[in-house]
Amino acid sequence: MIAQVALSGLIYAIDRPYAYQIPEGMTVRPGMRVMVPFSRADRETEGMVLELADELPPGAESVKLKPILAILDPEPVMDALMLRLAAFLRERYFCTFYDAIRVILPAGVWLKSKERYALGKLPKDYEQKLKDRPEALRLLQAVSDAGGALDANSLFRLFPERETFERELRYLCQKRYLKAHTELLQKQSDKTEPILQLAVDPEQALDFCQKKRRAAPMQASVMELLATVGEISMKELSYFTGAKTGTIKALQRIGFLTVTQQEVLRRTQLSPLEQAPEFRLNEEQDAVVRGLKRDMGSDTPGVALLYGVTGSGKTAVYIHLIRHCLEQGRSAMLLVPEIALTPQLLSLFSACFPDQIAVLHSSLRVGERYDAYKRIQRGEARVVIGTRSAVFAPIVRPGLLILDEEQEHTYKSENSPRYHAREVAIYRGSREGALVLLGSATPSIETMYRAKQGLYRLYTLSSRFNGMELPKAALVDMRQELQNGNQTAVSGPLAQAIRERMARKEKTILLLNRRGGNRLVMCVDCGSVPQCPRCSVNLTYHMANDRLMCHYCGYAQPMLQTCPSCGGHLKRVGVGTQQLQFDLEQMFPDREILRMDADTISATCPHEKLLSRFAEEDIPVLIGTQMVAKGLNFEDVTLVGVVDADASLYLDHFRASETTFSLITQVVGRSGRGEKSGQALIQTLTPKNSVLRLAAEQDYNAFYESEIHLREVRSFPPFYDMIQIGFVGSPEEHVRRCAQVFARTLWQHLESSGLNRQTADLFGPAPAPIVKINNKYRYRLTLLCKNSRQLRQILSRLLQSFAKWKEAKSVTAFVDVNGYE
DNA sequence: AGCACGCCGACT
DNA sequence: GTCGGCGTGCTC
Repeated sequence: MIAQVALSGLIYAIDRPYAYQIPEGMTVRPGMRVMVPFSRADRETEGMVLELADELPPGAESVKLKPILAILDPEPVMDALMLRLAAFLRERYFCTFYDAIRVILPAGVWLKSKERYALGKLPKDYEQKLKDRPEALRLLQAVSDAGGALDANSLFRLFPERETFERELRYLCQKRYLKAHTELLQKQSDKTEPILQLAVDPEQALDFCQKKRRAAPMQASVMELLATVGEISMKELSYFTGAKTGTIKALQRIGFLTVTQQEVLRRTQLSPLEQAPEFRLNEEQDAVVRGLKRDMGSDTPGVALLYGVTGSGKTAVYIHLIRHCLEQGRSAMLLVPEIALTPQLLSLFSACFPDQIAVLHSSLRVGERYDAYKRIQRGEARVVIGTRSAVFAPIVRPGLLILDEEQEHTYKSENSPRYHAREVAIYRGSREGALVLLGSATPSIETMYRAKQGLYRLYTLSSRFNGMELPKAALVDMRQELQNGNQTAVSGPLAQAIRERMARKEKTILLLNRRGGNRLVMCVDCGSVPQCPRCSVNLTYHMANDRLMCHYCGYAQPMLQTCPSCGGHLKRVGVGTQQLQFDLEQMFPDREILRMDADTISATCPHEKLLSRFAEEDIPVLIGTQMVAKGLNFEDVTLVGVVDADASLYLDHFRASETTFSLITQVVGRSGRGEKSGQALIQTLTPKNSVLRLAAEQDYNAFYESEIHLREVRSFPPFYDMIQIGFVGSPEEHVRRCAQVFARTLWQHLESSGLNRQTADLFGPAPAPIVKINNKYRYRLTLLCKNSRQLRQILSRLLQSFAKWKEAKSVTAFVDVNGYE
């Protein structure tokens, strides 16, 4: 018998099934992982059995098959459907089998490999032979001291100069003085975070600061911070002070602080509502539910779009459909863009479907995730709620796959495999006979187009469930404000409206689609902006720690006092959430202004804490990044402000309008969810812009009509697919050259397969929006063309041969279809 | 001769 | 991606 095996650790160019002989007496089934010898040195490699065959595959008749060495799973970890899904991902997103398998299986099933070194044949005179290699001798000594075998981690703990000893280790293995062996262990699942605690009195700590201010300034500033806060996570500490582990170790050694490992907080403790609310459907909702139930009953249920204005009760429809699905003995899946933003939804669902819910998202601990996975696989949890990767959950007999807010970018993966959860859901739906339901108040242009074409069935909810009117939204002209001499980020009308809410004890949400404080630092004399030394981006000023930081690679340096190129004065420009908070605090000195963005959220202060403070305490204003736009329901919020609507509108991407329209619509919908009606103010420098006007009027249909027209004129999706081929590497000239040659070769292939400039358009090579990240340069080609099987074949072959080009040695290529970057 | 280093190419 | 093979060129 022969097994076709997908191997781990392969590059795309040589990724294909490899045939192995199954030794006598070994029982292997597809979906099991195995160890096999691979390549000239027969190194032990992990693989997944894809299928079994009696005969050698064509083309492999002449080779002598190597045997499978060992079986890693007593039972298959993937069934036939999952293996087929992996093949789909590979074909569709240009990744390797193992990349696909890794995204399908939960982290808990992976095995951790541990390299062990055992003494081999040592000749009598080995000490003489190694007399010029003292490090090698020390390594051998260490291994024999440990009883003849030692694992790599322990070795490197003994010899911290990693590079030297790695080389010596290689040398010893080559000489057969040592034998390397990989050991497989079940992956550990505890995820903890180091927390630093003050181990002395605060006075003692401050005293230490005084004395060491000169000699050890970093230690002093760490102690100063700890003296005030008592304990802090390592992550936060290094953010505020820039301290490295060396400093911490030193302080730990002299007994001034202790480090403990604390478990990272569970993000998704389900706290069900006391009582499951009974959703009585209105006439419109009832008609939609009846239609969708009929669709679910079909053998080929296909895809449906539920287009429902904000507050029209899409959730009620979901709940009725999921209940129906369970009654039919099938399971259901609900995907959401971001789990942290849906605590209310989770409480609701866990009350409606007690003990049936499994939650899957990326910040679950490995063990938790694995447990949820098992509950789903065994059919114990029949309602799965999760983010993007939950689309791979092993649900039993799925009847309904829902993507809520289907237009959200978070459904698209930006790493290989660069899949879109919507596409995967549609694939699974058609294979497993489940209805795919896409829900949104502002559907993506592609989805609405397909619905209008009849490819998806379209269901509409046009009235707000509680009969409330949509909030009134108005644009505020910020040019006028500038002329009036207003330098702050808050316009007169917005300030006035906030003041009115404060007087009425109502609340305000402000959206600012940016992070950080005063964003840029610019020299007033020469106009230059300090840049990251590793990436081609401007450094961002962070007010909280007074440092300049790079958002791409994490580089940080203390704030500069003078311009590095001319010695001139540096000035901070642009507005971020921190600056906005500052401005508002100046404006309303006696009131608290709450800020929610990536910087104020941490393990010790999660989303939920901030949100419940805003809901329960007397805090009149919440400001935040796009997080505040989505899914929050606070009854007494009657005003929403979009501080800088232009920030996302003029991005260099064909989806900029769609994204901005959707964001504004969502945040406007946060206003007036309770008894009182809401208002929204949208600040912009371009009040004539039609996207903003239509967003203010909440007129999706008009926006769709104008946008679909533009898409058609420009051959953008949904009319053509936008396929980007990215090249990353260095030196820059190499990368550009690779892209050029690739483009030329691609055109030849396109033309010889009958595609011409009418049906395919190729642009570039162009530098990516950020040319340099971490000292690697990025160029890309953009192909506008139908994403057909034939096209994918051409691209796949070209990518495989590309890896063999000489000039491509230091360059890697990847393909992204209809991406968001 | 002995070996470090870099490039090539194969991988069932 | 990884490793062995093989050439080059340097040192004892």
